[in-house]
Amino acid sequence: MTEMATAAGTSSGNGTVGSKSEQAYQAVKARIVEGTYTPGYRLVLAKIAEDLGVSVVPVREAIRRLEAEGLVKFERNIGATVSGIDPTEYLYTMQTLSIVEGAATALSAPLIGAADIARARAVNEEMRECLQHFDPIRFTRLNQDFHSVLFEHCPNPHILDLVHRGWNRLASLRSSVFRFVPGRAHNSVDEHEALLRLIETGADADTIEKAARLHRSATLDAYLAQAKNL
Amino acid sequence: MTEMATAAGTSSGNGTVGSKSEQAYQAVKARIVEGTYTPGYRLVLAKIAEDLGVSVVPVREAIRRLEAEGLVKFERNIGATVSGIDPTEYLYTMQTLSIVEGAATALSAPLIGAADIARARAVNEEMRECLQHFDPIRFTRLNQDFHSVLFEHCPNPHILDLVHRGWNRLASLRSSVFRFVPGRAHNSVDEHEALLRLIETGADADTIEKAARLHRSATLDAYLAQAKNL
DNA sequence: CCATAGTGATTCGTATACGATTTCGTACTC
DNA sequence: GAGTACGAAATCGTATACGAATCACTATGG
Repeated sequence: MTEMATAAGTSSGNGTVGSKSEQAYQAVKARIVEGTYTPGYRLVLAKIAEDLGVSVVPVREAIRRLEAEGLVKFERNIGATVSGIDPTEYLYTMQTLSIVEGAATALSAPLIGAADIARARAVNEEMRECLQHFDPIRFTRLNQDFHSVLFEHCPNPHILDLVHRGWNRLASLRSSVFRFVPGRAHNSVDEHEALLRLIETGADADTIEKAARLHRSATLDAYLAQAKNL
Repeated sequence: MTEMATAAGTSSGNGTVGSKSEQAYQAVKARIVEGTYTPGYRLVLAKIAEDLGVSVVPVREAIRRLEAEGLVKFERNIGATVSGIDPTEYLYTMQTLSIVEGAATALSAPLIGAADIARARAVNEEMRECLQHFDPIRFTRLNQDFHSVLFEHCPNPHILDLVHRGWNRLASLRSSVFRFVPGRAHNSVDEHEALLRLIETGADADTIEKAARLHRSATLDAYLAQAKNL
């Protein structure tokens, strides 16, 4: 369950490795999301090509795709870098995600069964325990698992894809906000439970959407309040 | 004003033509949006390369970017085609756009000045006149102009980019729904005026967002109702 | 001592070339 | 006559090669 379906809309999801271009895409994307390539990292085409045992052409294509997804910044005759998240970018990404994820969750809600709720609740309990000997990385990962359960049923693949992209952007800063705003984690767990209750009781879509959106906005606000004091 | 800033996030907006890859991207995208390449059209790399006087490598990159934007479908060893809009895709795209555009409009609203309102209202009046000797293409274009005024001030570039992408997808079917659901056009104009009133009077963000979203959903619903009778 | 021009190294951008895969037509067999 | 196997043409996928742009460093002149 930890693995989030990477289902990036266009990628060939089948078992075969696929073209070199596809391999390069997956490989570089993985390294970015998992944190091997940190924000600002200079992506030298020739080097990546060598590492993967391919030529530069497929790598260029892969980079272009990642660029279109916003994971990479590509400047003419300069090169590609992992698009870092300066605070402004973080704000934009979180705001966008709040909207898109809110919608996805609301659309998903009617399709969420009792089993899903149970899974989500279990994850949330793990998070609650995790609050003691606080481990931001683990907490962030659980957080993603939790929300995945809520929005993965979204019947609109476009919206789902946007949500995934948002999470991917955020994945760059592994331990996320929770490292910086520990107080937020506690509220977060409570809001999760409230969200589950809403879904369980079949609250109307608008209510759920607002709750989901606010949940994320609150995280953003907490970050901003914290950032102000630096 | 007819020209919508194509500002596709990553494209180099400067005056210079840019790299061949960029040229190819712009050229193919333009042909798709303007309707030269209709949905389902087979994009043969070699042919496009020849047309543009470049080799296939830059064209491949361009196609890859368009793929990530959803304008093109690219299958391994098969080739690229302009991603048509089967009714399901249309539904997904419209739903996504309703959410994203609603948010963009709401975020934009506080930044919309009297001059903008006046411009939008003028466009809407043109649309109203256009209702007599109905010209779907012209109407659709005006419709885009109108909404552009409303959401272009959106301070979050990510959301704005998503809105642009949505409109681009839709642009494939030039004359849009209005050709199929003529009755809808009339309501649309009225809703536009209502939307302007809300913005003028400084209605709260939530109200504006809902109105904008509903305005689009209504168009979608009209289409669906119509489609059922075929 | 600072500013600037020159030079070399690095890396990107694109063309060309060739192997791999799919598609479609044709002929052959049952 | 229908179905299948074979082969040619079209198209994609990737490697290699070379020209072009950028950057860092040094040397020279003020």
